[in-house]
Amino acid sequence: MDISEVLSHQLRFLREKELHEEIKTQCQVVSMEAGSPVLRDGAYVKVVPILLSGLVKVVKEDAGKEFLLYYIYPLESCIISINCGINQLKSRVKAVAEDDSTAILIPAHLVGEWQRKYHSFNEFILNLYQKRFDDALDAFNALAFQSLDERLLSYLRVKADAIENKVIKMTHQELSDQLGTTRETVSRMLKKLEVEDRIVLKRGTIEILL
Amino acid sequence: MDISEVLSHQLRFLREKELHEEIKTQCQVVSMEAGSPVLRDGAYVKVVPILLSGLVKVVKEDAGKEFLLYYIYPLESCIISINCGINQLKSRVKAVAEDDSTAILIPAHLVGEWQRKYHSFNEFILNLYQKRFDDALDAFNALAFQSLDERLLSYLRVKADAIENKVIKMTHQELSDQLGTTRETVSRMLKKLEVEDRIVLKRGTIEILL
DNA sequence: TTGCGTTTGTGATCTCCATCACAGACATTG
DNA sequence: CAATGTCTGTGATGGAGATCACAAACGCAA
Repeated sequence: MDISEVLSHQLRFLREKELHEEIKTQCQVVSMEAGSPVLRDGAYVKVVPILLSGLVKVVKEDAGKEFLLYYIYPLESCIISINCGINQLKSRVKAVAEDDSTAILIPAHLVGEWQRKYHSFNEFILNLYQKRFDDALDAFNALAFQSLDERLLSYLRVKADAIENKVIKMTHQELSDQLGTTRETVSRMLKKLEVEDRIVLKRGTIEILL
Repeated sequence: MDISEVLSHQLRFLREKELHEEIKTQCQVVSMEAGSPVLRDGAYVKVVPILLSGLVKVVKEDAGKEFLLYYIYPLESCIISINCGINQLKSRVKAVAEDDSTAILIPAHLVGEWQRKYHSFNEFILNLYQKRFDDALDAFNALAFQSLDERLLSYLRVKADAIENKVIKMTHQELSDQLGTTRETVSRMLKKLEVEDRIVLKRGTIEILL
């Protein structure tokens, strides 16, 4: 993918010409295969990736269990997973490409500088922090106040949104992993949702009705 | 409390002289009584408070239940609760002064500007975001991976830290509120901790034995 | 000291979900 | 189509906490 292209289309909200120049000389575009970790080497590679295409999920994991925190859509970044990678060993956050994806990598040491120099970039970064924080709080909320069947349903909705398809290709096992629960429980709850005519189950897929 | 004093002591990490001038002319120092909400009128008053003295707790609340997210110590801010107040109605975050506290109020529209103009201010804001995010993730972690008795104990530790006193004056009811659980459960667990010689219980107080 | 409100202790029961243990259903490959 | 591996369905059981229902302990005020 060509950086100039990208700058004049997806990233045109970064308005300053000088910033465009800097990006062209300092950043690179990378592609990631579905399933690969977004930061191959989290703790050491200090870059802030901005997703250009594809889909990345960010999960919290510990003791083998994991919980979906949020999805990163194109033109967003996982600023946060960097903090986490760097600051603390415990309570890690993991970012994984869900589809084949491309991203532009900004060397982390330039972020502060560009924030000072370029208004639009500063806005961008602040918005990201806000958005990510909001998402994380929503995830917290779900855990704190929702029952598992509510969480399951809203996971399916969010997922369908993310892939823009009402038919979700996932096994019950994969679902339960994302929700930090067990396969049996997911099976039982999906069955219940099917009986209520809210979803249709086939081997390996779940279709959301409505 | 005198702003010049504050600037040359607590806030001396904000290095730029011009910034000091701006702060003196644009910001005000306010005091809050223990128990009062930090943003009296969250959605409308657009200020970023930096805590100068005292202690503020930030909790997530919904359906009557609430969960402690983190404490704000002096020289930190609750940037976040502002987002939340402004952006979304659901999944609200509440900030309440735990002790009598003082804070300096920065008009929100100046934050972006100052970040661009003043290096030290930019760093300050970025650090805050990082720290708050980390704290929120820790809270998520606790909910996701820890059992209630672990959470209870670590709540007591964090609280003792916050008030710098091993003797915590709280009823079981208040404790259960902060943890999003019930009084009876807290009572039972505290009893267990007492039997294990980890705490001493008196009416209205809990003393942590290291 | 008596009385009354607040705080704490504790059993019984209930709900949600995890865990264990299989059995059937489906898909793929030889 | 037979065989094998991967999914899915479902009962039985168990544990963590919530909920209900009191009783006891404490502390203040008259």
